[in-house]
Amino acid sequence: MFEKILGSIQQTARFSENEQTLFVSKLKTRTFQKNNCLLKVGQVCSVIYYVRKGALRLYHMTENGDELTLNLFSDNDWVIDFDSFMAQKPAKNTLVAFQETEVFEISIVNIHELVAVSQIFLFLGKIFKEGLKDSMYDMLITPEEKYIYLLNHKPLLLQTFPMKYIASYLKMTPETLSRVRRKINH
Amino acid sequence: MFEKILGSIQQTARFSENEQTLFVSKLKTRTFQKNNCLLKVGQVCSVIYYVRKGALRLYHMTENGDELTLNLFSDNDWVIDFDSFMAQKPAKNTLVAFQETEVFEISIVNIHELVAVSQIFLFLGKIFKEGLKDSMYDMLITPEEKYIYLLNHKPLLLQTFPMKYIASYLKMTPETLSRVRRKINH
DNA sequence: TTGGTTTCTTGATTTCAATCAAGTGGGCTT
DNA sequence: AAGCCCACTTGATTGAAATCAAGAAACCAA
Repeated sequence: MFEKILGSIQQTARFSENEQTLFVSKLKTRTFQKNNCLLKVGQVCSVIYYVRKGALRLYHMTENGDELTLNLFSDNDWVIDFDSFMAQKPAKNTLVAFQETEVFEISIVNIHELVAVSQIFLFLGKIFKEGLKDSMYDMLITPEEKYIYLLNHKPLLLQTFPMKYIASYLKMTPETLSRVRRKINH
Repeated sequence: MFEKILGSIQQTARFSENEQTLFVSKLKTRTFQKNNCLLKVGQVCSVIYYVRKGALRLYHMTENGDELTLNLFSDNDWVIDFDSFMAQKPAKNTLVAFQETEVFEISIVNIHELVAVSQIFLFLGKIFKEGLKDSMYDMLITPEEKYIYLLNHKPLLLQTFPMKYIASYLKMTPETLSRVRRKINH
C-alpha cells in the first residue's frame, strides 16, 4: 500500500522507522471520478497529492476561453499547484481528473506537523521539484525536441493522454504534433 | 540593514522578535565583483541568496556553445538554482554577477536549523516561488505578450540588463525584441 | 446499430519570427 | 584621438509552425 510513495521519497530523504510511521499516518486515501475537480479556480491549494493510479490534468482557462494545459500527471507523480500552494492564495488554475484516479492526500497542516521531524526538508524538495513542470522544458526549443524529450522522459503521459492535451502541454498545435510524430515514427 | 529582507519574508510568514533575531544571525553578507561566479556547473547549490544591490544572471551553456539565459535577478530578489538546490545535485547551470553585487547568503545547513522554529515553511515557500522564473511565462505565447509582461511586472530587469540577455530570457532573438520594443514605444 | 460528436491526420496556404546582412553608435583600450 | 569591438537597429529573405480546410477514424449516446 505505501511502498511506492515511501520509495519515491526515499530516493532523496531517509526516514527512520518512526518517521515513516508518522508520515504514513498523515496520508489520506481519496478517489476522484473522471472529470471531478481536485482544485478549482479561486480555491486555495492546501493539499499535496500523490497519484496511486490514474491521470490528472492542470490547466488554465484563458480570457478567450481556451484551455492551456500546464501540467499532466499519471501514476506515481506528485501533484501541486505550486503558485497557489506556496503563497496560500487562490488558484488561477484547475486540477481535474482525466480518468478515475486514486490519490494520497497530505494537507499543509499535516506538513507543518511533519516539519518538527527531521528530513522533511528534502522530502518537500522532492515533492516541489516533481510537482513542477520539468525545468528542462525551458531548454527545449523546437517541437521535435520537445516531443522527443517527452518520449524519453515521460512515455507514460503519451500513453495516457489524448494528443490534443499533449500538444497544449508542449505548446504546439495538434497538427504540428501529429506531423512531428509521423516524422519520428518514419 | 535587514529591513528589506525581513519585509520580503513578512509578506507571507510572520516572524516573532526572537525568530527574526535567529534568522538574521544566519545571514552572511557577501560581495561579488562583476563576472564572478556564484555557482558553477557541477557544483551543488547549497545556499540561497538575497540580492541587496546588484544584478545576477543564471544561464545554461548548450552543446553548441550558446548561453541560454534562464533567469535574471536584481535588487531584492531571492536567488536559487532550484534543481540543484532541491535535489542537492550538481548544477547544470551557471550563476554569475552581471554587476558588482552585494547579497545575503543563507546555507542549507542553517535552513535546516531554522526548520526547528515555526513559520519556516512559508518563508521557504516565498523564497522558492520567487527564485523560480515566474510561472506566468508559461501562459505568454507571442513575443509582444512576453515583453509587455516584463514591462509591467519586472521593469527593473529591463533597466538593468542588456537587451541581448532580455531576449534570451524571453526566448526570442535580439532582432525580434528590438522590433517589439519599437512597436510598443510607437 | 446508428447518428453525432470529437480526435487525429493530411494537405494547402498564410503568417510571423528566425536568419542573413549591413550600418550606426557607444564604450574600451592604447 | 584613433581604432576596435560589441550591442542594437533596420531591412530583406527564408523557413517553420499556425491556420484553414477537409476527410478518416474513434468514441459515445440513444
